[in-house]
Amino acid sequence: MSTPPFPTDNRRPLTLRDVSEASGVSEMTVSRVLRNRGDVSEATRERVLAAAKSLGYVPNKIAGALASQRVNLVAVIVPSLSNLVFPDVLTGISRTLEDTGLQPVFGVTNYRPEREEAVLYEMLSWRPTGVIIAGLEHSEAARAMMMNAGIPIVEIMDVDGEAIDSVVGISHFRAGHEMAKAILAAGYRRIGFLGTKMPLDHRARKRMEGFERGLAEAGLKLEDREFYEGGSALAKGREMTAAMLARSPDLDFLYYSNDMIGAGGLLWCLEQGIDVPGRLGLAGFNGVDLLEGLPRRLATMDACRHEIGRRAAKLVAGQSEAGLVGGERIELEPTIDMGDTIRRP
Amino acid sequence: MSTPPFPTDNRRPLTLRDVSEASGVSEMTVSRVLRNRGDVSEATRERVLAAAKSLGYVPNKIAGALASQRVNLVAVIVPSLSNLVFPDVLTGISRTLEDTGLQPVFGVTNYRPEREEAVLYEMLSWRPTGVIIAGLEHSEAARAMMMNAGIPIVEIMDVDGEAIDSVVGISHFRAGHEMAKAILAAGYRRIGFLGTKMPLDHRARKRMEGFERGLAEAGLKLEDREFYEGGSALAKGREMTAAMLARSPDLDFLYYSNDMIGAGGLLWCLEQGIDVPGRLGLAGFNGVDLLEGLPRRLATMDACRHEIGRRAAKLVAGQSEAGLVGGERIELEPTIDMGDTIRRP
DNA sequence: TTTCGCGCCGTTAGCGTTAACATAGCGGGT
DNA sequence: ACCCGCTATGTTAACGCTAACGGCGCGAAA
Repeated sequence: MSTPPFPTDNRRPLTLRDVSEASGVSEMTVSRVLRNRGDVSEATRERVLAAAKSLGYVPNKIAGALASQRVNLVAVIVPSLSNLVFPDVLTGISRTLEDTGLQPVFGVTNYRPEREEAVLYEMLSWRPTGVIIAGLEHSEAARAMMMNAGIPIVEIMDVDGEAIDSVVGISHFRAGHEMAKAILAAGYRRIGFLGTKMPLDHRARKRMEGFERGLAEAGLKLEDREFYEGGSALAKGREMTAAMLARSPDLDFLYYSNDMIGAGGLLWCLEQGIDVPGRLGLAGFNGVDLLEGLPRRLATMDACRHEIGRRAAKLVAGQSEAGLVGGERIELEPTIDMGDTIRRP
Repeated sequence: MSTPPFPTDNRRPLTLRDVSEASGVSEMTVSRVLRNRGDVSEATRERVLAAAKSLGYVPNKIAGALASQRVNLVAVIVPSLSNLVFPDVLTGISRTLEDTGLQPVFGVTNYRPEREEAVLYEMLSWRPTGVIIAGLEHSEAARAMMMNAGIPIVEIMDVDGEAIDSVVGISHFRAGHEMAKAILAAGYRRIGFLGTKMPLDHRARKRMEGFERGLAEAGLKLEDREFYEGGSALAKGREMTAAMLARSPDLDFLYYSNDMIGAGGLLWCLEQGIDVPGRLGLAGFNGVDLLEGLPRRLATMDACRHEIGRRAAKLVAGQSEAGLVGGERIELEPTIDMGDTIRRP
């Protein structure tokens, strides 16, 4: 018995006609049965379903979508899957869409605008019901495509900027700003920043800007800063922390642009026997629950990842079903979690 | 200026006809230009492109796919995005497909067979070029659908079982088995297992079976075992480790079904001042590089996540382009990493 | 009886694109 | 002048499905 090239016999693909012939009714009736639409008697319904099942018929949505001008896909475009944040958002979207009949389709841009443009073009060419896309910064062409698409567009994660249609997210500027205020309120004064070397990660940039603004309002500025790229975040957090403290030993606080490098820093500090949060305070960003279980809880700020996914999905679903209006702006409030690495009053 | 319901003027969607009228050539010629297919003079090509751009025309792939019977989508179906493993696989797939003209479409099943069936049905109804799906265990209906689809099917992650078409993965049974041998070779004898309470995570189950087989071959069996569900893996690792060692204080090795709970266990042991790996050895599974940077490197086994993604994507791309045969079986060799938590000879 | 309504099902005409074939124009070899 | 062959473009007919409408038969109302 030799293996065939594909796990199929090479008869031509099944169509409605096959099912219709097998069950002795018209194609239209089969179509009605399979979509639960229109009146069909119980008897024929069963006959059709039996025929479809026994043939192994799978409807062709390409033809269906073309004929009905309706597509149940929602394009979801994110910069990365390794960021830890985005899988959570996607999960939220996925779950929420599950019972709406809508189907998310994910695309990844690797933080590259050209790539974003290409992915968007590709996805729009499937005429989705809506678009959920991370960030407010897009190429001119990408913005134009979205404006012209005539479908709900939801930009997520970030609200600092001008939206195309709807937005769901948090203000990263404010997140940084609030964290600065909290840190200053706790009495820290000589502060270092550790982040990623990603000019195109606008949200990280805005957090830092908000943070610096917060310091500036107290007449302070960052004493030191360090950026990394690539590699394991936890390990990089260690290295950068070691390097920075070697260079600027009198810092009393380190603000990390994400929890993973923060956790690396925390582990390193604990090993060095540094008094955290007494002599040195630490804070990260994201509230990744993955990290619950560290020896000490890192101060952080919840980025409302699931909630963002859910709300964005609901917006798209609502607009497509009920014909709601769009142009909505939902700013979520990230809650600060002081953890064990900022000293309490 | 009031906000319109959608970010578009409400003219009807653009078609080839609009571009053809704007540029004064036939729809067919426009189609040729936009697809770079067939001979078109440089002059008209430019004219058409200009018209398309100025109108903001985005081709309708639904119609295109129906007419050409070709779809550039690859369905990718995984059980979860929070598992840490799958985002890596997806990244590998995504990257590899980037320069093939193929586009991955992701679906998530939450480890539920009914859900897998539904997602698969939905995806097949878009007539993708190929399917990449995690695992070898599927419902009868799902198997039947894939057998009948007439397209390359690549089952990934796992090779222990009967494949529908092609497989790319590792033997989780062997992974568990090898780890058992390595542990025994290092002289450990009283061994506990800590895992997840997921009867439907077949790969975790197979690792455990392989592991127990390895012990059995040395006349040993698991002294204790503990399972968890939900919550932060790191925290659960701590809790379970504490509980198990309280219950079975004379264990000399703990095998964790994944690195995250292993890391939690490791942190707990270090805090307790337990001599690792002298008095107690630890090992996990996955080789998540996220965890590089822990105080001590947890022994683990690389699951070849990126490589699996890449190879699977290449298989699909190869079969669709070059008409290769399929039915391929690629078993990758997970490498064991002894880390710092298994004592060396 | 006629008429109307309604449940059930069929017929027709696209949806927007591309495959396949047809055609027009043009230069060159004979 | 003729035909050949090539390039550049147009025409026609699907692709597989669904919207819209039409029609038949039957029971109830007039």
